[in-house]
Amino acid sequence: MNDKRDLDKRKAFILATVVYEYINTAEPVGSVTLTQKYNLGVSSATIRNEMAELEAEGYLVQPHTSAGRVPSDAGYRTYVDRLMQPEALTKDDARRIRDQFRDASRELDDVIEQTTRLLSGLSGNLAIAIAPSRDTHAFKHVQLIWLSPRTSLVVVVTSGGVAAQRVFEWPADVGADDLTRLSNALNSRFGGRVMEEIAPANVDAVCAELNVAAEIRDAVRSVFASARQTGEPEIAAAGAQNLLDQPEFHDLRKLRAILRIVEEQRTLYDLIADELAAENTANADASPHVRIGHELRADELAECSVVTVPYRFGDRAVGMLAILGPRRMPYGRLIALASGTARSLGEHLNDVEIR
Amino acid sequence: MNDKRDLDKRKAFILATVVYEYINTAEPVGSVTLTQKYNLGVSSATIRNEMAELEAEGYLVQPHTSAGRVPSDAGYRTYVDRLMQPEALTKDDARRIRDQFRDASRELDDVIEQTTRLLSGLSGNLAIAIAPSRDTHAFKHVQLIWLSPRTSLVVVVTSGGVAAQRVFEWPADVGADDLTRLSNALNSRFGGRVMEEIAPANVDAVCAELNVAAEIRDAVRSVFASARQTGEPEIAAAGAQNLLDQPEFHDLRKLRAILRIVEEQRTLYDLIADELAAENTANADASPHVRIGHELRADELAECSVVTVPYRFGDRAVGMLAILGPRRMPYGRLIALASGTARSLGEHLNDVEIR
DNA sequence: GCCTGGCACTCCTGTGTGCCGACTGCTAAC
DNA sequence: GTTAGCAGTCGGCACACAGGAGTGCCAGGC
Repeated sequence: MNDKRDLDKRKAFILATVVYEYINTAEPVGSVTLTQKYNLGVSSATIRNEMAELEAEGYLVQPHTSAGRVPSDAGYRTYVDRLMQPEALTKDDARRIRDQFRDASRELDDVIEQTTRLLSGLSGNLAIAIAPSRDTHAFKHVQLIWLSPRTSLVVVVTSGGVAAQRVFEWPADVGADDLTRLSNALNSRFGGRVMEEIAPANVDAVCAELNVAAEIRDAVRSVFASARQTGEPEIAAAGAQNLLDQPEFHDLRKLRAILRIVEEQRTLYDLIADELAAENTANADASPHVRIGHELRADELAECSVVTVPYRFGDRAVGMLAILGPRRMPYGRLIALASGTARSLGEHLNDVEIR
Repeated sequence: MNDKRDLDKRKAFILATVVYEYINTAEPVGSVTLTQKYNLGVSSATIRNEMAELEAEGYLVQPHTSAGRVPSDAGYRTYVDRLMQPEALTKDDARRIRDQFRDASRELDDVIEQTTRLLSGLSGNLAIAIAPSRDTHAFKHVQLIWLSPRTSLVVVVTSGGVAAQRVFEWPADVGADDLTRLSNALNSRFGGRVMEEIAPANVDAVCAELNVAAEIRDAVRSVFASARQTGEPEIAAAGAQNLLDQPEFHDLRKLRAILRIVEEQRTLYDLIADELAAENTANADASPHVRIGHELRADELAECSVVTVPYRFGDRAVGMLAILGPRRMPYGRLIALASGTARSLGEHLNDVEIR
C-alpha cells in the first residue's frame, strides 16, 4: 500500500509541514502559505502538484474544492510514526510534574484524580487515568479482632490503603487466642504476595491446618474476596472543558457525543483498557501509543486522537494514563507529557505504597 | 417592595402561566400565545396591559421590543414561593430511586457517586453531592497490631468504611499485650462516639491512664487525626452533558464558565456548603431550598438555578444533594426528585453504615 | 371604569444576492 | 522537472429585504 518509498524526501517534508501547520493554526493549509512560511526552495505551483499527489495517495484531504489541505488519518499516522521529531519534556513541564508528585496524596484514589488534573492542565486536553485494579495491590496485613465472645472484626489491609473490613457474629464462642493464631498464620503465609495470588483455596489451606471452624473460614474468605473485588473499574477523567477551546468541538453535537463518552466510564475504560492488557502480555516496552481518528473504532471519536501510556508498579504495568483531544493535537509534546507523568506516577506509587 | 398585594388573582395567574409556559417552551411568551393556550377569559389586549404592569413591577423582562416576556429572578422567585403547585414524586421516579438504593454499594464514596448519576439521570440536569465529612462518621474500632517487637500496625475503622492505617517503628521493644490492652481501652472509651468527638486530648487521657510510652501515644494520635482529616471536601458531580441540551447553554462562553465551575470542586463546594452549615444551626427542616440566578452570587451562574436539599445520617444533616440547571427548570419536579433521593440516601446510609 | 378590536410601530430572523478572497488545476513556456 | 500565469470553483460575509411576532396605544362599547 502506502510504502515508505511513496514519499520521497520533499514530499515527506511537505506532508510534515502541512500537519505541523494545521496543528498550529486549525486552518486548511494552502500551497502559498506553505511557500511563504517555510523555506521550501520551490514555488507554490510545485507544491500544488506534490500536494495533489499526497491527496491521491491518501495522506491529505481537501474539505472543499477551493480550500487548502488537511491531514487524513493516514497523514497523521505517517507524521507520528516517521516524520515527527520526538520531543523531550520542557524544563517547566518537568518541574510542574515533579512539584505535583512531591506533595501528592498517599491515598490511591486521590493520587489518580490529581494526576488527571495535572495532565489535563499541562496538556490542555482531556486526561484520563485507569487506577490499578485491586488485584494488583500488595497484601499487607490481615487481622481477626476479638470484639466479644460471639463477634469479631476482620480487617484486610493492602497497599491500596483500602481495608476491607466486616464484623461477624459466630454461632458459638470464639477465643481471642484462636483469632490471633489464625491472623498470624495468614500473615506469614501471604506476606509479600499480591492480592490476585491469594485464592480462596489458599485461605482454606491455612484454615485447614489450624482446624478453624467453617464459619470463620468462610468469613475470612469473604473479606479477602471483597478486598479483591472491584465493582467498577476505577477510572478518572478531568479537563473536559479544555475541549471547548478546540474549534473542532464548536459543533454541539460532536461535543455532546464526546461528553457522553467521558461520563460513561465504561466506554472510556474499554477505550484504553485493551492497551493495558496488551502491555502485560507482549514484551512490554512501556512506550506511549497513539491512536488516531478511526483507529479508535468509535464514530463519535472519528475526529479525536488518544495518547496512552502505561504506568508501572514494581515491574508491572498496572494502570494507564491517556490524553484525549482533537486529531489536531501536538503529538510530540503530549507524548512527552504522558510519558513523564506516567514515570513520576509510577515512582510515587513505589515510594509511597511499598514499604 | 413587591408585596403579595401587588398581585391580584389574575395577575398572579398570568405570571404563573408565563413562567410555566416559558419553562416548557424556552421561548419568550406573548399575549396571544397565552390567550390561545390557556383559558384566561379576557382578550390578548388585556393580557398585554397586565404583562406591562408585571414588567414594571419587576416580575417579567422583555428581551427586546418585539418579543414576548420572560420571567426575571423575582418572577421565578414568586413562582417558586407562592404560585407553584408542590409536586409529588411520580410513581416511576419513586421506583427508580428505590431500585437504585436497593442494590447500592456499601462504600460511601461509591454511594455518593451513584447518587449523583441517578439524580442527574432523573432530573436531566447537573447533579451534585457533598459527601459527609469524615468528622461525622461513627467510630467503630481501633486496633494496634503487633508485627514485630519494634513495629506495629495501627488501624482505625469508622462507619465510612475508611480505615486510617499506618505502620510505626518503635525505638524500643513493645509487647503484644500492651498493644492489646491499649486497643481495648481506646475501644471501650470511644465506642459509640462520632469521630469529631474524639479529640487528641481524649487519646492522651487514655494513654496516660495506661502509662503508654510517648511514641505510641503520638502514633495513635496521628492515626486518629488522619482518620478525621479530610483534605479535599468530598464532592461528586454528574450529568454535565445534560446542560448541552438546554438552549441557554448553546452559547459556548456560558457553557465553558459552567463547566469550569463544575471541574473546580472547590467552587462547587462553596456554592452548596453554606446551606449545609445553616441546616445544622437553625432549627433544621430538611426542606429543599431553591436559589435563582443572581441569588447564587456568581456571575457565571446568573442564568442558573440550584435546588439543594440536605440528607441525614441519624438525626443530623451530614451532606447535601443539589441540582444545577438553567433558571428555566421544572422546579416542582426537581424539588420532589431531590427530596426523594435525599430521603432514600439517608435511609440507605443508616441501614448500611450503622450496625 | 374596565375591556376589546384595530392599527401603527419595532425589531428579530431567515433568505437571497452578489462580491471578495483563497485556493486549486491546468497549460504553456523555461 | 519547475514555474508563472490564468481561469475556475467555492465558502464566507455583508447587505438588503420581506415576513412575522409582538407590543403599546387609542377609541369605542358594555
